[in-house]
Amino acid sequence: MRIAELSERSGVPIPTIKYYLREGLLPRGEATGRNQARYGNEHLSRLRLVRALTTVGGLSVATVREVLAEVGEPGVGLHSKLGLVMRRLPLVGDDIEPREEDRERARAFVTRRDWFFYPDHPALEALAVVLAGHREAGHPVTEADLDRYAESAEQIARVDLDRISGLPEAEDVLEGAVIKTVLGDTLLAVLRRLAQVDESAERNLDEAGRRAAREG
Amino acid sequence: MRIAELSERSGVPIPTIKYYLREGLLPRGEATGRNQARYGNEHLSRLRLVRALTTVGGLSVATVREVLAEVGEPGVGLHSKLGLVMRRLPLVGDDIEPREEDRERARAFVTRRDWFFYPDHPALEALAVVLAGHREAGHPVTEADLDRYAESAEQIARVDLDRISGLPEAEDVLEGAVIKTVLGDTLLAVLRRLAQVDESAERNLDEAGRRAAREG
DNA sequence: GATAGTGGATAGTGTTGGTATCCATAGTGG
DNA sequence: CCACTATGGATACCAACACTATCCACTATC
Repeated sequence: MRIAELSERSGVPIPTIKYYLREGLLPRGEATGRNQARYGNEHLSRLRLVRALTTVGGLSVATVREVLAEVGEPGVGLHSKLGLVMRRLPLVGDDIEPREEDRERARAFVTRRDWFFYPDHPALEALAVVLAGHREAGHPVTEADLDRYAESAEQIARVDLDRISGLPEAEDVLEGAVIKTVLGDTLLAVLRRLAQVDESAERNLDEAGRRAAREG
Repeated sequence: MRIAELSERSGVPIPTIKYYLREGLLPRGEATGRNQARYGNEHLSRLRLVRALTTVGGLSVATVREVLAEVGEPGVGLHSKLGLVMRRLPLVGDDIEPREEDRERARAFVTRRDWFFYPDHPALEALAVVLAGHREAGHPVTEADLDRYAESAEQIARVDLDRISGLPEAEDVLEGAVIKTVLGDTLLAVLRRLAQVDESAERNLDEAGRRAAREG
C-alpha cells in the first residue's frame, strides 16, 4: 500500500506519518522507485502501536523511539529484553530530587516486602521521587498505606505477567508486552477512579440517594 | 515572608513563582505597599501543592488552576465537591475517539460489576478510550483481564477512601484528597512496576540467577 | 499528456511552561 | 541621608515538543 492508504486505514494524517518516518518511529517503506515506496501490514501495526503509546500511554515521541529501538534489536533473550524495555518506560518527571531518606525508605520497603529488586532499577528511584512528592506536599505516605497498596500491586503484577506470558509466540510479543504495560497503567488508573466513585457512593449515599443520583 | 524566602523554602525559582501568581495558581500576597507584599505559610503550602501536582502528578498548569479554583470555592458540601474535583482530574488524552462499541463495553462492564456510576462521568468515557486504544493497537483487553484488574481496583479504592476519610477535619481536606488521588496514581504505577519485576524474577529466575542479578 | 499523488527535505506553527528584562518603588547598612 | 539591593508587577522572550505546510522532482494513472 502507499502512504495515502496507510493514512486512511490508521486515521493518522499523511504529514504526521512523514514526521514519524523522519523521526525513525516508523521504518521506511520498501522503495520501488525514486519517489515511490510500498508499505505493508507491519507498517500499519507499527503505526497503531506508536499512536497507542503516545495518545493513550502518554509517552513522548523520543521515548517511543527509544523503546522501539530496543524492541527491534535482536540478540538478548526475550526476558531480559523485556526488562530493558520496562526500564525505559517513564514513571515520573525528574523535577523532584528525592532526599537520601526517601531513597532509604524505598529500599527498606522493597526489602521488607521481600520483593526481588535491582538496586539500580529506575522504578526504585521513581518510588523515592513519589515519596518525596508526598512528603513535600505535606501528606507523607504511611507504611501501612504503602503496604495495602503493595498487596494490590502484587495481585496486579500477577495479572500482568499472565497476560504477557499468554501472548502467542510471535515476533511481536515484546510489542504486546509494551502495549499491555503502558496502556495498563492508564487502564488501572481509570478503573481505580471508577471504583472510587462506587466505594464513595457506597459509603456516603443511601439507597434513595443512589437512585436519585443515577437518574441525574 | 517575602518572595525570596518563599523561593528559598520551596525550592521554586522566583520567576516561576511570579509565573504562578500571574496564572492564578498562587494567590497574591497581602500587599503592604505599592511594591511590597507578605506571604504566609498558606502560600508556601499552596506552592508545594502546585509543584507536587505538576511534577509528580503530571497535571498541566491549566488543570491545576481549574482544580484549585474548585477546591477554593465555598458552598457545596465536602463529598460532592470532592466529586467535582475528581471529575476534572485528567486520565487520558482526547486524541482517540472511541467507537460506540467501546462505550457500550465500558457501560456493560460497570453494570456487570454492579458498580454505582454516573452515566456522564468522565472516567466512564476514559474507560472507553482506553479500551479503544487497546483495540486499535491490536491487543484488545479481555473481559477476564478487566475483571481481575477490577478486583484490585476495588481493593485500592477502599484504601483510597480510608486514607481520605482519615484526614483530620481541617480546611485542607480537599487539598489532601487531591494530592492523595493524583500522586496515588503515580504511586500505584510505580509499585506495580516494582511488583512486576519481583513477579517476573519469581517466574523466570532460579535462586542462583536471583542472587547473581541482585549482585549486578 | 494533463492531473493527481508520492517520497523526501526544509521551514513554519501553536502550545506549554517557564526565563529574562525592565521599571518605579521599598527596605537596609553605613 | 544615601547608595545599593530587593521587590512586585508588567511585558517580552525562549526552548522544547509535536506536528503541519510548502516545495520539489518525479511517478502513476486516467
